[in-house]
Amino acid sequence: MKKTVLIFGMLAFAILALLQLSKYALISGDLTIELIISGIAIVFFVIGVAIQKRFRKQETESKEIDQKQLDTIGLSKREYEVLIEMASGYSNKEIATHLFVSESTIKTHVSNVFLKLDAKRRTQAIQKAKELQILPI
Amino acid sequence: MKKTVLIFGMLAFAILALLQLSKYALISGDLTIELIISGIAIVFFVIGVAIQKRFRKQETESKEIDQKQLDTIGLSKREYEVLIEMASGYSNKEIATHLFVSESTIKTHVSNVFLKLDAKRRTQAIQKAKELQILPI
DNA sequence: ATGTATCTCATACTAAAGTACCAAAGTGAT
DNA sequence: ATCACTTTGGTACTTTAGTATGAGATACAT
Repeated sequence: MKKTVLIFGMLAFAILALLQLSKYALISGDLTIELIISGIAIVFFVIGVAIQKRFRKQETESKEIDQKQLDTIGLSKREYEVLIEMASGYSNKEIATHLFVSESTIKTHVSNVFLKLDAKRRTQAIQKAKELQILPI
Repeated sequence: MKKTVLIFGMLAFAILALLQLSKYALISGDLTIELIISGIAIVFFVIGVAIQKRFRKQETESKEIDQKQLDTIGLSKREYEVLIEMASGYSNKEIATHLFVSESTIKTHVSNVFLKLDAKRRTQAIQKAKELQILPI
C-alpha cells in the first residue's frame, strides 16, 4: 500500500513536470505543436492502460490461492498435497503412487483433510476448498 | 469482429479530428496551451483505460458456461442436473432426495455422465467438466 | 404407428471410499 | 530431553460408489 502511494506521488510529479516542460518547449520554439500533443497523448494513453491493468490485476488476484485461509485451516503440507490430488480427480491408489506412499497413508491424510475442512465426502471437501480459494484454478 | 474494426476506425478518425481542432484552437488563440494539453491528456487517458477494459472483458468472459461444448458432449437435461449436484459435493442419496427420485436412478445417470465425460470417478468427472467450462462458477 | 431417446427403478455384484482404532519414526521447538 | 505435530502404515470394518443388466413408462419425431 505504501508502495502504491509512493508510485502515484511520483507519477503525479512526473506529469506536472511533463506539462511544464512541453509548455516551455513550445514557447521556446524547440518543438512543434503536433509533436508535443502527440507525445502527451501517447504518455497519457500508456498511463491509462497501465492503471487499468493494475486494477485488473487486483481483481484477478482474488482468484488465486488464499494463503491466509490456508494457514487458519491448518492443513499440513502432505495433507494439502493430497487435497490437490483429490481435486485433480485421482483415486486414493493413484495418489499413493504419485506420492510414493501406501494407500493407507493416503486414507489417513484424506480423513484428516475431511476433519479440517468439515467435509463428509471428497467431493464436498473439493467444493469447500474451492470456496475458500485454497485450490489452484 | 467487424464491429471492433468499425469502432477502432471511428476512434482513429475522432483522434485526428481532435488533434487538428486543438492545433487551430491554439493558433486562433481561443484556448491556452495548458487547457489544450490537459484536455488531450484526459481524453487519451480515458481511451487507454477503455481499451484495456475491453481486453479484460474478453479474458474474463471465457470463464462462463460453454453451451457449445455442452451440446457436443450430449448430456441430457437430467444428467446435467446430476452432474451439477455431484460437483456441489452431494452423495447419490442426497441427490436422489433433491431430485425426488430413487438412488438407483441417480446411479444410472451418474454412470451415463461418466461415459459421456470419459471419467472413472465422480471427482474426475467434475474436473473434466470444469476444464470444459461446463459448470457454473 | 414405430423407432429413438430419456427417465425411471430394481437386483446383484465388485470396487473404492471412508471410519476407527493403533503405533512407530521423524521433525522442530522450548 | 521432552512435547507436539507430522508422516507413515497397518488391520478391520462399514458405507458409498460404481458396473452390469434388464425393463417399464413417457415423449417426440418420421
